[in-house]
Amino acid sequence: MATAEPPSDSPEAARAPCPLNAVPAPAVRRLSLYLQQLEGFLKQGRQTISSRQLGESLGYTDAQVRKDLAYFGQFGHPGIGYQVEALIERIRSILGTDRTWSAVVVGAGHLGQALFRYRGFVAKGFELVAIFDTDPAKIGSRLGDPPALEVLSLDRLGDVVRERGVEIGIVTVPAEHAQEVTDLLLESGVRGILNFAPASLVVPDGVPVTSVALAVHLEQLAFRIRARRGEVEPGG
Amino acid sequence: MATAEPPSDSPEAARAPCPLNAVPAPAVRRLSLYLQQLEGFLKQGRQTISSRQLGESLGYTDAQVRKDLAYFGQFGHPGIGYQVEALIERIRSILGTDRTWSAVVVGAGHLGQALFRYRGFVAKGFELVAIFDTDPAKIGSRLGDPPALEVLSLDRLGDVVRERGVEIGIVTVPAEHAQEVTDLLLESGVRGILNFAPASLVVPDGVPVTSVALAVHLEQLAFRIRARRGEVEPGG
DNA sequence: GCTTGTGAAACGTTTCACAGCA
DNA sequence: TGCTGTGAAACGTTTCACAAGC
Repeated sequence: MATAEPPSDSPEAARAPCPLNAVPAPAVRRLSLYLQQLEGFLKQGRQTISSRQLGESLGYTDAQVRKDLAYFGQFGHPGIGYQVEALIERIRSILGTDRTWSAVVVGAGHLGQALFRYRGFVAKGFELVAIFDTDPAKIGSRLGDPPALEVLSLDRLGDVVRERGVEIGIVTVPAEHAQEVTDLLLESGVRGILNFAPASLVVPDGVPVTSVALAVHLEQLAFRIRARRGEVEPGG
Repeated sequence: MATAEPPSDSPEAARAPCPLNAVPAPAVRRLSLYLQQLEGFLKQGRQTISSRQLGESLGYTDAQVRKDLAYFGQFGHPGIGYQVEALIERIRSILGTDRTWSAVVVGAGHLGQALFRYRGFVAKGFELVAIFDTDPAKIGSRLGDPPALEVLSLDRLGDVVRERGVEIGIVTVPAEHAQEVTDLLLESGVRGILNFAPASLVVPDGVPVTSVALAVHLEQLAFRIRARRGEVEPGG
């Protein structure tokens, strides 16, 4: 098992504060949310922002914000706060979205098509370069009014992934096919999986997988609504 | 602020193990995943399952599974494990999805339409009863081939929520309108929000909100792919 | 043999509190 | 005064380890 090890000769950085692997996952998740908020603040014309203001806008403490950012270096100014624009660039560079990532969608059902046609990804650094299906009725049909990209046969997945350097695969097939599609994506050279199927995927050790089970989110809501009302679960 | 308090006269249950509020959020999230796996095991004809087997299928330890379930009572059998069908029913009853919850979708863009037409929610106990938009070009158009439900004007939101007892609102509008739509949903009587807009929502204390920012998930993947490669973040 | 349920230990994350700086 | 960055304390979650039961 090859363990990732950071290069010891960082070219221009004297202070690499800590290896990416040592950063807690919750902190990385919040980093994305900070970025989202900062982009909003920038639109409003804000030039600087304090950890307290940024935290409050998301329901976190100021200390939380500072700790999270400190994992990656120190780019705040005591007495002033953080420069909004510079912090945005720094977070993008930390997340790796200062360049464009290519992704493919497998499964041209309603959800797959909706994701494929969603405009918001490009601004965030993601380009959905192709959508695949196995249904002959869908293959060849064109999606999206101006771009008119064609639904491709799954047979062509490997070619597209290699030719376009695709690193992310988005799975929007029914649960019973999610595993085989995942295997195919990883064989084709994809490095990480975003899974919308209500299924748990088995992947080689260390391969990043994120599952977005929509029903799970609704169940969490239902539970919390009931909990708030004080509805206690009695023994059945 | 009214704090939820459990009724002291649980009708047929002598042992209500612990108030719902005291259960850690991560445990509740896993409960949904256990349910998902158990439904799969049931389809395969499994009658009983051990905490180890259930945990392994999701990448958790056996102790984790037992601890999570123990928050809600004891329904396993030493030496045997858990009865799959009974455990499914128990988890549904804990999550509250042993009955149907009504939800509405606000925002009839690609994502909103895709969610609205997604068949999988009904089996999980959720019925999407209406979809709303403010765009006159969309209002009145019919979605879905057999059911042909109409996109309604947002003006009618309050009526529908009251008439159909809707408890969950799903927000799929652009970020700049997410807050006003949320306010409107809560005024109409909705109890919890599932938010797909890339924005942080402000709601009264205690109102359950779950945000599913798709770009955030992609950013997490990008970070983890880079971290795995050992690409360290140098000082900019 | 196998399994559950659970107190206690280990671990990780968040919050506190304050030195240092503008 | 206001703010950052950070060690230390507080808190919450996960894992361990084992008694009890099938």
